[in-house]
Amino acid sequence: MAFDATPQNRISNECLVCPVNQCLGRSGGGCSTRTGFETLASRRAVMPGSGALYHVGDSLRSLYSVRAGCLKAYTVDAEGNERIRGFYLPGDAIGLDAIGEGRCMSTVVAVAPSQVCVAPLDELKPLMLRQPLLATRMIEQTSRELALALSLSGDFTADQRLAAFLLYMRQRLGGGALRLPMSQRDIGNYLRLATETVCRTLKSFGRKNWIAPGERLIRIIDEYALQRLAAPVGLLHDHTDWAQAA
Amino acid sequence: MAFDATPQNRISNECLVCPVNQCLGRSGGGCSTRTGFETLASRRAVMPGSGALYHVGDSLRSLYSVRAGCLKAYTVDAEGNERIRGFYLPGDAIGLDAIGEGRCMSTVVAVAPSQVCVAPLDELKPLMLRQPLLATRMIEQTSRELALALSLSGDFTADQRLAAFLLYMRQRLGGGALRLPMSQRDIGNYLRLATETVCRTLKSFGRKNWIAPGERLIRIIDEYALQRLAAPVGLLHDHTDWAQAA
DNA sequence: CTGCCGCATCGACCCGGGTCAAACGCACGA
DNA sequence: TCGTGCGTTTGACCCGGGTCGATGCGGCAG
Repeated sequence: MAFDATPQNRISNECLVCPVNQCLGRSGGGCSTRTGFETLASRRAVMPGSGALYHVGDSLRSLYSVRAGCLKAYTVDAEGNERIRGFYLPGDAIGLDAIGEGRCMSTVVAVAPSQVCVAPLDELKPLMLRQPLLATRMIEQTSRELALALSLSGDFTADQRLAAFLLYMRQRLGGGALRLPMSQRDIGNYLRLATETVCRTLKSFGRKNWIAPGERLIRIIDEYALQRLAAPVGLLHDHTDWAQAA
Repeated sequence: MAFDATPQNRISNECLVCPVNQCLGRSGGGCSTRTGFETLASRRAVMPGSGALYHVGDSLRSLYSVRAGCLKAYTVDAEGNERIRGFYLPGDAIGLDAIGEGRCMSTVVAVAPSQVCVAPLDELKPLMLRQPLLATRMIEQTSRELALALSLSGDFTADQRLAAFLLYMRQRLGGGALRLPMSQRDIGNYLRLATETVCRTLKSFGRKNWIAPGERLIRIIDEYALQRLAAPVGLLHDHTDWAQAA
């Protein structure tokens, strides 16, 4: 189970729970490199089909940081329907939305072979008190996640949602061709579209020559057309670093 | 411009930027009571129709905490359509979703006569470094806002959305009869429903004898029916305090 | 009082996208 | 090699709720 560093399955150099590592730049060696965080963050592999990182309703024990792969957070309503609340990509922190309530708001499983760093709250909390930078980064992450959720919560057409999603994934995953880690079913569930609609819309994009679709491997041809369509969603912005501005 | 402390227009005892005040319990006197925060948080009145607290795209200068009234955050798309991203009620912090980007993600105006505390970032940031509790509370607030946005981002029917909204507003505003601070137009915009649909649905609730609707003054009769309807949205949870669990 | 304006209300119509059913393609294990 | 199963694709149908237009209803200024 080795991970190569291709754009489609890269190992993130950014790790919320390894802020020192982050600040020092890419050491490449992982979380525990003479920073004093050795006991804090341990590595863990998560596979699709194997168990969940945590379940909805669990009391929050740890925060996680994605280093490779892709995970999804979902809830199950009374009728048994799954509802995907978000995807986590390399660099994302997992569990932030649980901090307000103290309980996990969703179940998190991998949709692709993934690696995460685990930061037990028992150790994270006292560390936060000594390391204000960590707290700042956590607020930033939560804030970004909030902005993302707010953007996608609008009532946009299937076209707009999907265009915004493709551009977002491309920005996050980088590289030329876009290999989506999750199924169209999951995409539709996340974007509140039927699987059929996702499929039809992708086909329609292809017919307009905006993308060249394989099933999960998508090459974006006319990025500008997608951007024009997705503009109302307002998902993409430049990154500024709040902590460094301080 | 005096504020009475009725449930419909109460002054919140909780203030994000006055954490010491919050921890000591209700001192009632406002933000600046011998806590060392006198210079940090100043009070400010905001009225509907008068200017905005901040505009979308502004660089973030201050965080705000609502003490009374109601404000809304909105963006305007290319076609000039307003899109309400959230309401802020007493106890809420304003500006958290801007921290990730460093720029305001929305324009914020009052929809009812309101009072806010203003916490300039210049003073808030260094304070965060000395006051870890403040950082923790900010994460909690952001996290709660995130959970709210995620809950409402599902694809629910008009019935479900409105029921969840009524119950949420009632929980937040407290008291017996519910006086909604915002117009039905704003509610519809926020919930992604046409104004007509909001109106029709409220009427339908009234016909089923679940609520007794005046235009903005609503008495909830059959709370259980609403809860049953709104259950899938999963908006209401008990509050646990992450900081105190540490 | 009267006109105006913004909000709420009501009815008629229509469309985007959900639902259902069926077929297809591919990966994987026996 | 053949199933078996999951994900994708396609077509036909339908409905919740958006849209449009008109009317009602205070609140406020002149």
